[in-house]
Amino acid sequence: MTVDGTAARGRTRIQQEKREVILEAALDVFSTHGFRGSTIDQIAEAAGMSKPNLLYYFRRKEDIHETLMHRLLDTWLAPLKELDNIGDPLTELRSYIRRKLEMARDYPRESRLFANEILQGAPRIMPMLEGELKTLVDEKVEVMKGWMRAGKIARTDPWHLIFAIWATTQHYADFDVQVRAVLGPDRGGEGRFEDAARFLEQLFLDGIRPKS
Amino acid sequence: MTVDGTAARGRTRIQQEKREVILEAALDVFSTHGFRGSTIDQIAEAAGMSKPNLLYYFRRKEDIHETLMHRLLDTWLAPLKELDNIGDPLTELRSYIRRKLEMARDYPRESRLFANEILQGAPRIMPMLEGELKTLVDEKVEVMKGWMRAGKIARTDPWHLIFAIWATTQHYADFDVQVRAVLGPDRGGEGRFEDAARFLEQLFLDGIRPKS
DNA sequence: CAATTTTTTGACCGATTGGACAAACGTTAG
DNA sequence: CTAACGTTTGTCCAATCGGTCAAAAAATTG
Repeated sequence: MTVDGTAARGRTRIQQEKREVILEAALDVFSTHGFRGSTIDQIAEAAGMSKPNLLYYFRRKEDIHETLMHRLLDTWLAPLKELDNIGDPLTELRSYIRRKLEMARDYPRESRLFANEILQGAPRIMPMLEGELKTLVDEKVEVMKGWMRAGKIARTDPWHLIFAIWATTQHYADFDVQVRAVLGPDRGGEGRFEDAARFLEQLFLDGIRPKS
Repeated sequence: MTVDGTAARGRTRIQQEKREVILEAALDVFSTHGFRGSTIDQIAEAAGMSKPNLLYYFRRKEDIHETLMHRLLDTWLAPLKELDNIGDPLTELRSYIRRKLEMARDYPRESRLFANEILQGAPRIMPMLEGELKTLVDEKVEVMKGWMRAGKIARTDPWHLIFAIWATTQHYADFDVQVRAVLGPDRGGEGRFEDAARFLEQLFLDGIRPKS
């Protein structure tokens, strides 16, 4: 009997753990080589088991990727879901930017896995982009429009504001090697996330026009 | 005799043209599937020739990719090179942002090719990142520091300002499918680049804090 | 202990991969 | 015309790919 990939029903503790080990290894491999560029052998070796053994837990290569993507998307949209109009708008947006930047710092592999998928045309998650994601963004856009009408933030395009937050924060995960190469050994240490946080806060709040 | 891939010396007009067709096809394939995810057969079919015929013009798959990358990098750094302290600083930065956004609109495949390479750890262009690119950025950082000292732009981190410009503009090429999915059919047309240009100008100049 | 079930592995398979090669084809110069 | 050269293709190859399968090994159950 092989381990069914459909539901978590009837799975032993050992099975759960092994599947976890595989997913951890697959995240490493997929995030740096993309789906087609990754091989089952690579993942199996990274997971410390033989290829047939890995295929005992996940019947197909695609099943691993799909499980990984589903998990990723839940945690990925969490920060945006938390954005609501309870607190002060500027504080809310600052918190959102900070949370997204922390995710780029703490979960760079997940960010790159997502970036790989989008770069290749999102063949496996297109329905989710047009469905769940679009719905969520539309909802938050309305929140922002309310803030603009109330004069709490400047009038601008809320869609592109969200894009800009995504782009600037995820850049530190997806283009990490470029960021570190350009900053050099001295400025490219762990402090770069602190610098980025300070800069982004200033950029999004006040831009770079000098105070008159 | 096969066509040597080293120099353009002694190449007939036919050879130049065929190599151009191959590079054009390879740009399509590499930019959407990455290096490992692309096959010579795919490129050959897209170029309208047989695989051995393609290998007559480029001896190895890597040679095509390398040629493509070298060409890309020249045009890619051009906008930043043009940034100098002759004109008004704010105008210069606005122009740079606009040029980068136009490149994302007009050369999305080149942007995705570059993004794919960086995402996978930049195995083939790391020396260039630490050399040519870093040198150029360091130079422009000094220009910006001069602008800050002169009070022409707000004091902030010039490195991360450059990163932010790169991230926000390239986002419209690299994450194009996501942008279009979120904007929907009505807002996702060609006008999205106009909207993005307007938004980015406002963001970088004044941020989103409401005018008091 | 023995019986049963779960886990692991070596061997294998057909398909695809990047690439080699000689033969065939086309073109041009003498 | 023929000889030389540049171009194209069919065929082939070793390596690697995703995946199967039967049997061994280990764990669990009675």
